[in-house]
Amino acid sequence: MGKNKQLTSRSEDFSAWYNEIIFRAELADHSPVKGSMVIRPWGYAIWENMQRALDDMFKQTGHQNVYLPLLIPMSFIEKEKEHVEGFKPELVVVTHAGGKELEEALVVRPTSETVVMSMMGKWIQSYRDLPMKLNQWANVMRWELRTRLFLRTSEFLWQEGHTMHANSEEAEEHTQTMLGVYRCFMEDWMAMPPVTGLKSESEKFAGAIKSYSCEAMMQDNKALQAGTSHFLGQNFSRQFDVRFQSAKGKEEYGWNTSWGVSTRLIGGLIMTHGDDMGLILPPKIAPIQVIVIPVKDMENGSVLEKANSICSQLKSQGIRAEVDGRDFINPGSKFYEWERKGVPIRLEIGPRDLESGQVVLVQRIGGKKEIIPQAEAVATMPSRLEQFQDLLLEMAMTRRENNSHRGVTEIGEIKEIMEQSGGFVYTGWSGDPEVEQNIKELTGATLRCLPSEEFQSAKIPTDCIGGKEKSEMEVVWAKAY
RNA sequence: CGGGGCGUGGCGCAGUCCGGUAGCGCACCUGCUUUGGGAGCAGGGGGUCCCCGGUUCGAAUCCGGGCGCCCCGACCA
Repeated sequence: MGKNKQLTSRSEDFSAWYNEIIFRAELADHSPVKGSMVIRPWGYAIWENMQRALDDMFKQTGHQNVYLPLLIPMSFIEKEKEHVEGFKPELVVVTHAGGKELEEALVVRPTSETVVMSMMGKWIQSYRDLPMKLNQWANVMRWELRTRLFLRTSEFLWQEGHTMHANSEEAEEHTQTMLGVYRCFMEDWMAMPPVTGLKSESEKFAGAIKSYSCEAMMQDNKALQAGTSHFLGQNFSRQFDVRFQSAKGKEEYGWNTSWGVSTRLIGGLIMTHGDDMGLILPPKIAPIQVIVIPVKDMENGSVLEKANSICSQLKSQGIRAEVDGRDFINPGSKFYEWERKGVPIRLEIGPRDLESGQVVLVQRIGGKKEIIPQAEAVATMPSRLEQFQDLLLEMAMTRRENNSHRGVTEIGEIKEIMEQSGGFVYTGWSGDPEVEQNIKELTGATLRCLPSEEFQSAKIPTDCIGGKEKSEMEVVWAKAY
């Protein structure tokens, strides 16, 4: 039991713990190019499960997938004024190709609003073509000075949805719908319950009228912006001339939305559920839900045979189960390895169990060994996985609420909370950006969002946290990733 | 981009002050014994000591220059 085999604990150094988990659970690795990452099979399998669930949800809400190109003419990015200003510092620009300097520089997409708009302009003529609801799964690139695996890399994977609507109300409503989709996905699949809400002017997407976000609380009580949904109004359609003829025969500009979640969610997953042993995966997105480990399979292979048979019974119930039949490492090593990788449930089967028809079942949370009949283990597995999923959500929800401070009225109190435990602080706000800036400087916390109705406090302070004006709305403050 | 630290087998490090044939732990390979919480023994493979130049009989070590990475701050999903 060498000390070097253990992870740094979360309490000792949360950020070292995070980095180690990524390497030790074989989620990702650094690439030769600074700031980009290689996602390894275990990490990518998690992403694929997330993609599948999200993609289904997008299809159910009427979207179709497309693929837009990696390279965008510089002039496109420059068309929308705020959009350029927001993205300019992070652009990677291609100036040469085929051994020659290009006449017009190309930008490696930081996001695809501009291209999709230029295409929609071609495809849309009448209100009958609307709404047009597209999505793409792609990589994007935003040059970052300071990077962290999954949380902030120069290149990352995401999905970006782009929709065009015939009127403002419908587009706004769709922005909210997709925010809701994200929230459901995070709660139901990732067991990572966010607080949703509207972004302040200073925090919104470059080029948006309104941005909404999902803010999840990590175990160090910092906020992770885990998904965003934007109402873009007619900003882009005016610049890219996306017009349609209305039912009344009038020519109008379209109203559009965009929304995205990225591989950053995997970082969120780690920091939401991981413990000092390693990753803990919600069953719904775990690449392997049940790992079956044969123990003391020395003589005739009968233990392995039984393990395989139990595994295939689990599989026939739709459970993602695997047998770890490697004969060159000890069972103990396997236990640690699969725990590190976050597999929810482990079954151990040895000669004793062969005799008795039983099996040892261990859950990733709690870790207590249960000895139960094999048939029971198989039969109860689906409900055990469901319970595991529910437990994770409940734990995350409880943690979020326990570290939310409502009704705070003094900046000093925010500062104190940030210096000690951290967490989400709810206060009143007049809407004055100076107060926002001031609090950021004094406390290190940023304005995460104006919480959606159901996250709002029963009693909202009547005065702005800045102390001078009346409060116009409730806002959430937190240190953020 | 500002402040700090570090570059030595795959990974983590010692060696650098005080120059003398490159070492440890983990990992890896072979064999035997093991296997219900990170196995033991025996044998074995693997290093342009970040790069370039200089000093020296001799440089991982000293000097000069360059490059890269990490951490902390300002900007960001």
